[in-house]
Amino acid sequence: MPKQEGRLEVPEVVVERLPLYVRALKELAQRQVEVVSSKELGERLHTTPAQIRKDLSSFGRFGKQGRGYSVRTLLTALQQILGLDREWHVAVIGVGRLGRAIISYPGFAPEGFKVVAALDNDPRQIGQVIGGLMVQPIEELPRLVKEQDIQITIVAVPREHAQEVIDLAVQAGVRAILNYAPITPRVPNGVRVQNIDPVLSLQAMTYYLVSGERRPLKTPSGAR
Amino acid sequence: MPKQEGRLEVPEVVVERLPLYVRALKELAQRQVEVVSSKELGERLHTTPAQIRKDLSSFGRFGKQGRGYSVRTLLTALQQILGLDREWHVAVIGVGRLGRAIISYPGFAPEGFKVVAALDNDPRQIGQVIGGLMVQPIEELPRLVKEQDIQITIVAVPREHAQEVIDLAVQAGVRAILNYAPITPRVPNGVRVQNIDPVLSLQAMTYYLVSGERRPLKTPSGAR
DNA sequence: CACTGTGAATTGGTTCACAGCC
DNA sequence: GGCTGTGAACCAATTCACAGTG
Repeated sequence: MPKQEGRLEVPEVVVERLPLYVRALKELAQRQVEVVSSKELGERLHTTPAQIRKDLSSFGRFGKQGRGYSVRTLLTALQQILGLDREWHVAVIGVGRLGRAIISYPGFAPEGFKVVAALDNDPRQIGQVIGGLMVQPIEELPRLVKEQDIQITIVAVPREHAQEVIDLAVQAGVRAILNYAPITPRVPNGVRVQNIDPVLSLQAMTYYLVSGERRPLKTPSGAR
Repeated sequence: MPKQEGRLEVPEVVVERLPLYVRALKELAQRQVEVVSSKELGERLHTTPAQIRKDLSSFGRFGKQGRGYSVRTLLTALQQILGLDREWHVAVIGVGRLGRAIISYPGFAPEGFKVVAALDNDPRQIGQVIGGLMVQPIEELPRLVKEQDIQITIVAVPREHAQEVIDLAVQAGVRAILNYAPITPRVPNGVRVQNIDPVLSLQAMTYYLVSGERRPLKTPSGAR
């Protein structure tokens, strides 16, 4: 049985590593470094040179033999591949402490992620201004998505409301969701979800803490 | 060459899934569900029954043929395996907006993660009380780790300071670090790191958004 | 009879090793 | 000479399929 249709299916693990490369390359660019080898990049990211070369080879031939990769060229290429050469409009749903921290986080804008809307369902929050945005009722989501050209939603509501909020976002046409609520959301095909749950991360580490009590462990750096 | 020493090396991917099972089981337990099959659990978590059975089989035989798994029994077993049957003491370093949101996050305590210390290097922050904790200067970390029996550190400082703060934590004897700063930290063997960087998560999703413009995609739910 | 637990089969991902090139 | 790009070899993870069992 053939794979699904003719396109160069790049494995998801590879796609998830590309942003890491971008981050490292940006740092190098800022330090005026012009060329980097897969070996050097690998050392920075605690991965192997072969892995990096393999990953990149799924998208093209960016390097120069005997020399390495031009930082600028590779960076530009990866940004284009990842769609980072444009601005993305983001809505944040839920303006509790976490939502507020997200809205005010200065790390999004320089990467092209612009928070253009803040929503909540709590009447006491609605109308407040956070990070220059007036908090809107959740019912406004479909309109905002359309008018503000929102492609990404960040969900920072309590667990009980997360699935319904995600359903609404999907309904409104959003196809990428960054979910901070501790659930495994159900979404239709074609919608991407990334979940961030610090409790899960902690719980995976405690496994090694307790088993490390028995014997020492090596140090695989929990991805990313 | 043998693997490293005689123990039942459980792959890291498996360990990272266990907390997901715990989360789902807790929810079932709360709803008074007594028995669950790998099929049902798989549906909740968007994974296959075989995967769940395989994962669990690395740790023991928890199920009953023809019936499934006792929710309570399996939950207890997994909690013990992950070391969740005790209380873990956590220090939060960095009390900016994110650090404050973390300290006040009500999701940690019920899972046995108790934030017992808050630290910062900004003199204006030191002495303030956040979530019942007085903010201490970073220099106090070694003392606090010892006196408060801290095993885990959450790093929520700006990028520029993250590596040094992590070095200090390691120096102080911490062997598990949850890092929110956008860096790939360098840590010695035996120290676990989990990184949380929403920008990386967003960047992985935009890849699919732009490639999806060309043709529709299936929906693998970005892990967890 | 409906499920688990698990070897075997398969699929997927990583690493090796080297030809080719700058 | 030093590095990339890439098939081939290897290793890891997932899925299959079925024997075993409450």
